[in-house]
Amino acid sequence: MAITIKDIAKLANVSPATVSCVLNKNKKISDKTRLKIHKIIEETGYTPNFFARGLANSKTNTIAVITPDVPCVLGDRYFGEGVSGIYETAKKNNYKIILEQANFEFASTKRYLELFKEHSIDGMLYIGSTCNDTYLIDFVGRDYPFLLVNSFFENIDISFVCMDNREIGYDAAKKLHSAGHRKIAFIYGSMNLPNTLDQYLGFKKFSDEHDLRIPADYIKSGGFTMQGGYNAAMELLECQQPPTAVFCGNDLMAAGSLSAFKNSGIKVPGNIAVIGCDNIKLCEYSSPRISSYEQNIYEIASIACEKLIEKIEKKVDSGNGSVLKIKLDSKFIERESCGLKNRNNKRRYKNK
Amino acid sequence: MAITIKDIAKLANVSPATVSCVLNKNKKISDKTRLKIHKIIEETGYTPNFFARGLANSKTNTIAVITPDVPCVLGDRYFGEGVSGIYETAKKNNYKIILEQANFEFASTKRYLELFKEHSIDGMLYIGSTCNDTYLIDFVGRDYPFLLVNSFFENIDISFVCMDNREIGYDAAKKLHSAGHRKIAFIYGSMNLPNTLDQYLGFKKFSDEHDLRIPADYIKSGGFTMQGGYNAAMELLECQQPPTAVFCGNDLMAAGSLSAFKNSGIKVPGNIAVIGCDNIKLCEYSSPRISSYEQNIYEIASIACEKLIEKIEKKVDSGNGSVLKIKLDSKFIERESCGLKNRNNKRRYKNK
DNA sequence: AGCATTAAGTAAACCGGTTTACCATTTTTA
DNA sequence: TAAAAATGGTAAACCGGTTTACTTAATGCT
Repeated sequence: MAITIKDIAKLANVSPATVSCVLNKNKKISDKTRLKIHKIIEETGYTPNFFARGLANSKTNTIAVITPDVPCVLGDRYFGEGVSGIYETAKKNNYKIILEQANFEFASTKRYLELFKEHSIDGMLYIGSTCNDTYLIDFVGRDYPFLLVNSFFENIDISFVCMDNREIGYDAAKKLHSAGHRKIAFIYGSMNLPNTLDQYLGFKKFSDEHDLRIPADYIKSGGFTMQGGYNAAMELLECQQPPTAVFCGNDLMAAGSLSAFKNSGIKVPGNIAVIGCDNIKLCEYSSPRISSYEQNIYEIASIACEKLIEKIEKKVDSGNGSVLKIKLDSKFIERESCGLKNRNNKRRYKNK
Repeated sequence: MAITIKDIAKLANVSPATVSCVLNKNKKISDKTRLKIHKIIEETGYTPNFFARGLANSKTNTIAVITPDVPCVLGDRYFGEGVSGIYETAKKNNYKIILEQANFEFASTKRYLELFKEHSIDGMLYIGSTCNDTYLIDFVGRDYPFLLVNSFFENIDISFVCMDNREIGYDAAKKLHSAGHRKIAFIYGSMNLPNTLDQYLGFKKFSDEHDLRIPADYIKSGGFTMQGGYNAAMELLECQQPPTAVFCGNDLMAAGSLSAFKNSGIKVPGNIAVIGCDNIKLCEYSSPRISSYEQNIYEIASIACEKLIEKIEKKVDSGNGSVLKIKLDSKFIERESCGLKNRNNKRRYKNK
């Protein structure tokens, strides 16, 4: 049987209370007794029982990290880096993390609430939520420490830390417009994601403001994959009036469109300008190198984790207005693919 | 205050014991009472306290996953996929996982033992251990369920599930030898890793058996990186008698050596044959495509997790001889880089 | 009918800590 | 020197479940 606090107490000729006080540095215990107890703990290799402690304390120092239910989710760079950002920030602040998949059972049994109710966690972070995950509305009104990582809900009051993708969409259109482009296409990832939707809304806002009248067939789905980007780009080339610029919702699709254009003998940025998003390593290696918006999920996740811990520890006011909505600005990394640098744009106006 | 089992008992006019029996499907409770209790639980949203349960049960259903202490560890494909393999297998078997970094504190405070002693976990998996982590010798003799994932110790009796890298090293040399090569080099990752060492030992075993007399400067360090592979390959070319074939400890180094050879005007596989290891996606995309040995860390980790759970649940005998040493065979994926397919190897014998 | 089972439920001990309220000394203060 | 305060320590309640041994009532068997 494992060794308990009572055993230590007996060996030291003191009460369990005294041992507990020594362990938790709580109270005035004489150096003599303290050292004696420490020595005995050392010798016996005693470690306080995790559950007994948790039961008595009701603080868990544990954060649940919810990930989407896809195979090998951490093998995906995005989630791997995101979870690492949380993991490492949590550790720094003396928190553990446990992982949970947001699978059907998770939603249907309301496991996300149970985890709080059973007191096994102090807080929860959700990375990779989609527009469909409306069951999360259950969190509204309850003041469980909960935060979305790089996602959000438009009409539901749930805290989040997220890149400002509307701004990105707006800025991409603006940059291309100011380079002389008037026919600008958008290859998006998945309208199921609030961030994609946001990119679209920003993109649309700019084009509406400047009366660009983007035709419907300039808006293509690319499914976040290289192949999807390739296909979408091919379709764009078959429009009656092909675009002279395209903004892609992520860099993989941008890379895919690049090969589509290359295969079709179309020069980038000469004939078509391309801007991607995420600023992954590939942007540096591709030819031409891809201009992109930085989205460092590791950092976003770190910030989210910090904010969550602030919430848990009530450093932030936890009144009714404690819903935290943080949108982070992205940085534009300019490279060749968008042709902003050398503006010999005459050719572009040909098919105007 | 949170709602407890006593509240439920009171509301249902039964004892807490009865509620507990219903919850755990333990005993004969009449349908009538059972349904009544279920209804009340439903209405009140009661969830049993995690710590109280843990304290009473002493089963945690939690596995600790230890990762190296490097920044953004899960952003690394290897660890991301590995942890996912564990995570998903654990989930299937109704286990949680918690993450722990193997940092200085972890080793110096013997946290790896504490976690067991404090009963917060049932088992532990360590992914990414190196030859330096000899403190793990503490596990020898204790029968804590502990397993190394794709690593091992040569002289310490610790359970592991690992790719058989000695076999890989041996087989790579053999394949290149049987294609006619006699001057075979080895670019290794890091001799700090048992797997690298194993590759080397296998490689050496074959070359010794066949009296190849590999000179010392055919064995180069590449640090697992593309750049490292590039540099090592460049150095190989400057040997008095450059090799006609090279086995690389991973595919990144193989890719690096490929560019080194291309830049030096040396044809692969025409002038030099190359074999990599890990069979990452890049192997398919590079030119020439890289022959490689499959190392699916997701699967290795899954198997390790299953074995660990068997250990925990004593499905495996846990006598004194319960140390589990599993070496998995790898599959060779043949592509162009090693030139086995078309054996017009005459040129190679020129500088013999 | 009479005895043996079985069914349904419970009291109380237990898991292993933390914490509060209190006691007995010793030291300080006025 | 008496009263007040500080020091060092402890008994016992408590956290919220699970489980064992036991009671009582109902049912089965011959």
